[in-house]
Amino acid sequence: MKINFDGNFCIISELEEFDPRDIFTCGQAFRWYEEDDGSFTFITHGRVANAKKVGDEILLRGVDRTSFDEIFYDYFDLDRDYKRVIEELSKDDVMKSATEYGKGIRILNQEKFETIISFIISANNQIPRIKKSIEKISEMYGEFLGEDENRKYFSFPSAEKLSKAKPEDLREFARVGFRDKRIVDTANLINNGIINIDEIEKMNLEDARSALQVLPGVGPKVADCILLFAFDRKESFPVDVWIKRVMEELYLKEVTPKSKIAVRGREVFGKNAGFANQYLFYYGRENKLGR
DNA sequence: CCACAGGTGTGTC
DNA sequence: GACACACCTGTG
Repeated sequence: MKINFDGNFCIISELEEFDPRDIFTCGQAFRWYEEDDGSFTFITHGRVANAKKVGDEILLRGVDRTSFDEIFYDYFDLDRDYKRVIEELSKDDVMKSATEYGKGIRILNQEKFETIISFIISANNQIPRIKKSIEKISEMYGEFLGEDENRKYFSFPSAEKLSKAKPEDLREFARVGFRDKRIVDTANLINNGIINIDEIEKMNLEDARSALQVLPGVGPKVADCILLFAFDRKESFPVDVWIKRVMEELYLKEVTPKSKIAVRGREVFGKNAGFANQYLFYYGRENKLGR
């Protein structure tokens, strides 16, 4: 991997395992827009940036040397050797196909509170609608970050700010449905310090899972997503309907309860379970496996 | 009008 | 613990 800077641009080259489309559309993140030129504009850490794949290079606009070092290097998980992850996972034909299909995926290291609320919204919901709800919540309660010819940008609100939101406003304007109260109650529990994110970060995987599930709207699947996408627990294995279908069809060969699949996923893929999960989810959903 | 998509909370055994 | 069933909204 080579990194070059040109003012407000960062150019990454000699890195095969980085495709903005795979990274943003694989289901892990919601604060992004696909532009007409095929690039992806995204918001994180109070910043707006744009990622575009041009030939073998990745162009990051809105990323200078300082913000790259402080934010984006970690956000894009650039310290990790995904070639090696893929090698370690490619022990069978299923994973060979899945990693080949999603070879540009990287698991982002996202902001914790935003990820918690985002995945509470994701429950029994679909990506376009989740994106819209989060966008509206940011517009209503976040900070204005700037605008371009396409749209205005807002940061995701703090727990303090969101704890003061009214459930009926979230329902009426952000279209979150029955998740309205869960969102405000969770923001309150975190804002009050009743649930301490820094404490959860220090726990082992099982304790962290249980601690997160104290939050209303956080069950086993959402807890695993939060751990995988914001707490750097790359060994966690969220089981949604797609993972259930793919695992049943390709690995287990029989109908299996979600709770058992979560355990089996971690047994089969070990420390790489989270990566396997993302490759399988993306591969399975895009190809409608098991449907 | 209806069917379908998708995790959690609640209640029952 | 394992299982029903309700819960919102958008799309086709």
